Amino acid sequence: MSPRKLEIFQTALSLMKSKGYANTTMRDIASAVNMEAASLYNHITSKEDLLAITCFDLANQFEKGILEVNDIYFDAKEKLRMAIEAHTQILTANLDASYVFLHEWRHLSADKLNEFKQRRDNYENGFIEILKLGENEGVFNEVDEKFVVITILSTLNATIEWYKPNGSLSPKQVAQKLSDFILNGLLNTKN
Amino acid sequence: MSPRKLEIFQTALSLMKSKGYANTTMRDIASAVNMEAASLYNHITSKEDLLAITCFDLANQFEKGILEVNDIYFDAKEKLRMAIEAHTQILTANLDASYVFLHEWRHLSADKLNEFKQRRDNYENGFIEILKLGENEGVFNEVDEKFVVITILSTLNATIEWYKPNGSLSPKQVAQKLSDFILNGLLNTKN
DNA sequence: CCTACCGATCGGTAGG
DNA sequence: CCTACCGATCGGTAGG
Repeated sequence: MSPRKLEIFQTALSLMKSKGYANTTMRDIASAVNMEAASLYNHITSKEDLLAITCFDLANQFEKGILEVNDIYFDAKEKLRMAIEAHTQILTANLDASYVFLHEWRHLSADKLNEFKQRRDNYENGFIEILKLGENEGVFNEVDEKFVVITILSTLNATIEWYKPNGSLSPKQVAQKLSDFILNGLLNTKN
Repeated sequence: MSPRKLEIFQTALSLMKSKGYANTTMRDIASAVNMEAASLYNHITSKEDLLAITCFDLANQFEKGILEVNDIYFDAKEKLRMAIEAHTQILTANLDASYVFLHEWRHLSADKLNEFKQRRDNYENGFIEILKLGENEGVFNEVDEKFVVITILSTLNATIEWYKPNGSLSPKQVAQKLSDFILNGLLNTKN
């Protein structure tokens, strides 16, 4: 991707994060990178492409993450911690893109929307495997896995609402906090 | 609100849930209620009004809930459980409206957007009070309250992604599951 | 990378 | 509640 194309993507994602996909016009993006709207089409093929490339690039990263985790680790608790860490690393390294990915995917055209939903389901199934393994090991509570996986992912994804890349917490530390909360809950068990 | 106006609101919210606010046109709404777009304006004043009324009606309900809970209960753990239950009751009783409230509030005009954000912050502060009380009592872990309140609310709000109003779980049972998960986490502590 | 422009569609109004 | 319509704006193309 050329520097100019990268600039267009980053600018577009930043605008879409604050105004939404539908309210971000090609003219908005163009003026933010100091060109005319028509000129954008020398770098990208359509507005939807900005969204689709962003969504599927992140989907690739998330899928790669869960596959590696399920390959490398064997213990359910460790698997879950590492899956949470992989997810958190991707989110925090791509804050604007993640925001668009999580909030604007509905604007994909029908074909791409179907593919997107299917790949999201696959990703959730990767977590469900870990939960089932942990239940079999007696390490996790018996739960409705679908409920818990949505709960866990919602918790992880909320990171983009409060995470400051220049703050005091590294992505790894964020992942640690998230894992601790998900595994142990809010109650103080030392009393 | 007249029956016809109610029908327009419910239809509009259902459309906005599946297509988003920006992609739902007045013509879409009109044809779904078998009238012309121009006729809608005999019942509502603008498209944004549909959004604004929905958002602020729910905001009122949420605020009323947390105020009552903080009034009636004294024990932090019970307060948290009851705040979770109030939140869950409102979500499950207004699934389409909640979806629009949670995903489309960004499309409010500047003035209303500011008011909305401020009231959301107030609501979060209601939960933060409970968390601080619980920490002082030694019942809750010492946490970063801002992190935890966003995590908790994300967990609660995810309910609208999987809850089926005609399924086997009552809103109260859902609230129980959510509270258990948030308080105790995923780990099986009986082993 | 720009000028010039198009067809489509939008939220909303006038007038009945 | 409808017909008729408007001004604005949109994503995108032609041609250079």
